[in-house]
Amino acid sequence: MLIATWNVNSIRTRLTQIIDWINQVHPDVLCLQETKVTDDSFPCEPFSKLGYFVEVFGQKSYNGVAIISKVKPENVKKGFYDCTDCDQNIEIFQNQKRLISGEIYGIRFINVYVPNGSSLESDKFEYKINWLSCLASFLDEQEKKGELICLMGDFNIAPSNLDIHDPKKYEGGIMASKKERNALNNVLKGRFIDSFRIFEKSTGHWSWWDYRNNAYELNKGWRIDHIYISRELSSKLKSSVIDSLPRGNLRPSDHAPVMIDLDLDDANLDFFEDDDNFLEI
DNA sequence: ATGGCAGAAGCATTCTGA
Repeated sequence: MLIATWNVNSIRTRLTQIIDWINQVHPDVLCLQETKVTDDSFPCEPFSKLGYFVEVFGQKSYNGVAIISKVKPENVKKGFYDCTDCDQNIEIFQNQKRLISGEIYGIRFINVYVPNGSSLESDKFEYKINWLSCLASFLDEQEKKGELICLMGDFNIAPSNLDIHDPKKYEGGIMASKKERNALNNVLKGRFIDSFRIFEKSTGHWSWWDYRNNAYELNKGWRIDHIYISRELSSKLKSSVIDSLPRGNLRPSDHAPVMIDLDLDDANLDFFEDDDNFLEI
């Protein structure tokens, strides 16, 4: 089962590229970030025509997340909820649409667009750290429910210096600071694995290249888009790849799709024997 | 130190991103 995440930087501008990519790859679940449209303006039809369900949580111009799935996600939730132990005021985070989750194949897929943070001195940086703190307590609650989790999206953090093309230049700065890495580790708490690092231990693998300075052609990138899975799912993980080719498209997103192949056994798929859970095409 | 490139809003230019 193919599970993918892609920051598309505007669903409307990238629509034909996304449809082309789906027709080539046929992902089972595709999580999108930076859709940049309100829910009533999201172009659902091109996806439903291909047999996909669409769940959206968007806003005008900025942010916005969506789940595209071959089977209908259950118990879809938008934004943070049940964060009882969170020391943050959750209300602050509700107007930026950065998180949507739903249950598919017995797994809760949590699609996140983590704030960029701008620079370490910025108010936006504090917002980023606080948002990650809230995400940590959100996951604590999910863990209490005993849910299997796939936490994926644009994290705007390079987990280690292996994930930066020029660590000497960028270490300690935005997306590569100790504060951000500590905040990310506090989210993961050792309960998730970075699916990409199960198979690939070396540097030189990027999911984002700046639009500026010919970064893609020079392969000067960062690995900031991630798929984290519950430890209990690690034995199901068959592969993990970054498809950098769409970054070479005309008018591309600055991010590439990241995907994994999960081999789910019959126990996980029992739910889908109920015909009501399939889309009529 | 700064800009560079791209998208949205909206019509000149600003805001945001990473």
